[in-house]
Amino acid sequence: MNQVSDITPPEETRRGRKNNPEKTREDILQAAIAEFVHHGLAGARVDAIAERTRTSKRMIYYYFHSKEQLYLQVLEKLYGDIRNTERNLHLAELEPREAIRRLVEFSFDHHANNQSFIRIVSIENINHGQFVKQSPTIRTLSRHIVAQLDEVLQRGQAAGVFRPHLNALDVHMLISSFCFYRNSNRHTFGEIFQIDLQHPEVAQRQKAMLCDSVLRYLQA
Amino acid sequence: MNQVSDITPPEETRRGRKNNPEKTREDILQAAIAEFVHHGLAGARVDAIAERTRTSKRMIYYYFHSKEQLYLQVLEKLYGDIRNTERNLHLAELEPREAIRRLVEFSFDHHANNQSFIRIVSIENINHGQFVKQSPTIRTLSRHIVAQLDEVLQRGQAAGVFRPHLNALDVHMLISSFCFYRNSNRHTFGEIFQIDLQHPEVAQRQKAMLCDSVLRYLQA
DNA sequence: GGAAAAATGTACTAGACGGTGAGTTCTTGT
DNA sequence: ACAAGAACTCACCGTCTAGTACATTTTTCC
Repeated sequence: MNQVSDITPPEETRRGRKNNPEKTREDILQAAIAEFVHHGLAGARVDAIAERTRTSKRMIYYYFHSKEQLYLQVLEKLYGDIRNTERNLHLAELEPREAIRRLVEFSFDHHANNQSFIRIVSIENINHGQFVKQSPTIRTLSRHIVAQLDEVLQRGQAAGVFRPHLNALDVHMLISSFCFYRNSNRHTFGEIFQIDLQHPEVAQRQKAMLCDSVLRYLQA
Repeated sequence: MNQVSDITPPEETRRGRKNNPEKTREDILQAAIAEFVHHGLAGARVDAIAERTRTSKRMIYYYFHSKEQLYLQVLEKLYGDIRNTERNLHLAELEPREAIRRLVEFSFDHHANNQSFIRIVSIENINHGQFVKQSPTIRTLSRHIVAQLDEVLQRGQAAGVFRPHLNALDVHMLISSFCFYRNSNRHTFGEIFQIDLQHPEVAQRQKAMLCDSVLRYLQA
């Protein structure tokens, strides 16, 4: 008998069409992430997204209806991915100062490892945040980490190691802003000051600085 | 006699054409700033820029040759404006800690008051900084403030009020990142955490926090 | 096995958009 | 006064781009 017709290769090289809605949808979404993250909303081209997929432009509209709705899905996906990994921090188990150190280092690395997230958030702000405003999902997703921080701050205050009158959201911003900016603005900053912010030595030095700066600020 | 024909309004309603190259060029540049800052490079429309001017699209190409070259002029203009106002800080005249406080507060307000600059820099980073790389002007313009900061840090170290081994560029980033982020990301941050970062009370509180955080970090 | 529905392919379109050709009016220098 | 060049107007073009009409194939469900 003919081996070839018996042992057909997984799926792809099979003759004729094979419907696979979930995979097609996911394929499009991943292609869209790449395109939007690289070019922004206005700069992204639906045709270019189509070329990044196994399927056609027609399918993009079949599943996502419009360029803008596709963008919204990309936004929600990237926000969701980021916020979910933030759940495994377990700050409550650590001594307050140790918890802060952990949070700062995590934030620093997390931002560095998620450039797509950084870029989509920048893009969204260029867009005046009009799409985050449309997404109730994103809003609820993001509160978690500030709640965790707040718990640590209160614990530290109760233990007398942190100063009173701290605002968790402000401290969150103090940490996030640095972690975000290093990545979001690395092209202009890097070019102007001729420095490679991705270089491990620079990153290590700046991470330590941020830790220090935050801990000293919180110090009673 | 007819009043209308005697007292002709300044220039605009005068009959016939009136050449005014500098004004036309400046008019276009201002319109371009508004459009690019609002919509980004890819999102900006040359026709929309033309509509914002007294003149026509043809004149945009007459003076600026292409959309991208116009964008580059906008970028250089906004960078130039910002960097020039940074020259009047006179940090060298102040006691080190006072100089830092002055620098932080200035940076904070300066960013808040120059949203166009914030946005064009964000846009440029979305663009992978490809236009800053083309502009030697911008590079040289931006070094000044870090040099000033460096002088203050050295003075503080010599006086024993600041800790050793400080990196001026890192400290500059610590300050700038917060000042920048509060504005660049205010749409997403504001929406997600339901806070108005422009509110004077919030701004005042965060400005004080940043001062404190930086000064405590520098403290010997 | 066959009808209905879901998924996909092909080819196309209307309008937007960056850019220009060619001619006219104004200004400057002599 | 007039030539030459700068500044400006008007109408236009080719291409790109989001989105779609319509036909076809695959899957589901009875």
